[in-house]
Amino acid sequence: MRISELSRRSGVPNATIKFYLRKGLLPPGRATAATQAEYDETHLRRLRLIRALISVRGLTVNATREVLSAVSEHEADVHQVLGLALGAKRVDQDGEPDTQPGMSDVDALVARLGWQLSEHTPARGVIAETLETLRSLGTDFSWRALVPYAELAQRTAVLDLDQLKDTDDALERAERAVLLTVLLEPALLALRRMAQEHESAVRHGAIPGPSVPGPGGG
Amino acid sequence: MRISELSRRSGVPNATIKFYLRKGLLPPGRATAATQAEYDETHLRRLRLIRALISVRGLTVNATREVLSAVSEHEADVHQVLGLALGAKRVDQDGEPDTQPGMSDVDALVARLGWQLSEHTPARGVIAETLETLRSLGTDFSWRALVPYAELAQRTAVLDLDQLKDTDDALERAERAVLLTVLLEPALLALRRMAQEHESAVRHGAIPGPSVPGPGGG
DNA sequence: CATGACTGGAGAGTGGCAGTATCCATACTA
DNA sequence: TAGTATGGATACTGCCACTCTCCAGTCATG
Repeated sequence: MRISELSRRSGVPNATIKFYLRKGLLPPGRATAATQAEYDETHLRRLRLIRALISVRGLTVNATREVLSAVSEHEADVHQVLGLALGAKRVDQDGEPDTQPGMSDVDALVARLGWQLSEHTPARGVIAETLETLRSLGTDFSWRALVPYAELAQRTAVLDLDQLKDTDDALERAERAVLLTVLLEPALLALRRMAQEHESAVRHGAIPGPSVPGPGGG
Repeated sequence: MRISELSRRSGVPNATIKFYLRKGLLPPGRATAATQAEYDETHLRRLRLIRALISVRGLTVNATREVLSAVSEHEADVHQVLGLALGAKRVDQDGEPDTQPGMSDVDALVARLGWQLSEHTPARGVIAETLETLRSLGTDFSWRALVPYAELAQRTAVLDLDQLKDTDDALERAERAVLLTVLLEPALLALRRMAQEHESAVRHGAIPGPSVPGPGGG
């Protein structure tokens, strides 16, 4: 398949495909001549994934490339892929991330939860920054308030990994991990907002209904 | 307080404050003359909130304005504020949102959960879009798979609303709702990623540890 | 009243980024 | 051999979050 067919089948304009090739989002096709290359189904699938990450999730091109290169390089180690820089957070160039204010709170939180994480997971910085911002805004929100949220996040992670169980192929598994981790993020936040609206209405007395389904937690 | 002091106390450049005033993010000060206005502590607090929403959460200026105007207009009705267009999703101009593909799945999901929501909550569209994207990518992910996620989201919402219980002042309450809803979003996603990494390591056999804390769910 | 610093407001300019358009030498295709 | 398509490079567009510049009006001081 050449670039025009790739464009036709994906709905992505020719020029945009070239742009993604240039940016390293899409691996180059198998060159058959100086100005000719052959693309296959994996390119098509990759291209659709790129569009989803960029337009649905709203990732930047750079963040998308990092995610995808992680998928390609660590196909087998899904648990390595999952902790990646998926938030498109800007980095504070060459500064020790450990010196970031609020990071000790994150360490305390992680220790309390008993989580074993790689030291340089960018997610740590995100949490530190959030806590610091909340503090600067004058709230009394501390890392302890995050503990119950973290336990719910852990159950969410259990659901996530359960979704991966029935996939054997390494590449497919890694791609599915990305889909479930990254693409589901806006949906999960939307679910939270809807649940807030419902729960708020319930507490307001307007609507009868159980506050929390299932056992425990409440 | 005049604009320079506002700038000094918030750390936001003079020109940027003017920009926010022009864009309607920051309400104008009390005019004392044709070229003179007086700002107070609420402006300072609002300004810090704006910076947090834009730089920490990554909202666009327009999305931030919508959130803030909602806070101002519905100070008392927190449950109205919570369901808002916080995701900075682009809208498909003048199209009936009900005609969006996948929306019937969202209706089924909401019905299954027993949630009572306003009809035009933008969160519905986000979920529909996500489901549609996952379908177009060839996964077998249906709305039923979202049910357990939604139940966890509901517990998260319970935590969120609990955080608001001890606040009486309407404006403070609405602002706190925004903080917890919007500003916490990146942190919650980060918690999920960290939990995924931990859970994946546990399942991989590398680390001993309980899969899920607390009762139920597992 | 004169002078200079400051103010609010408006328009233009900047830099970054995603995507698009144009060229060009080359390569298939009729 | 003429016409179309390709890959690659470069330049351009449009959007957006600022940021700069200018201006008349205002205030503080002498």
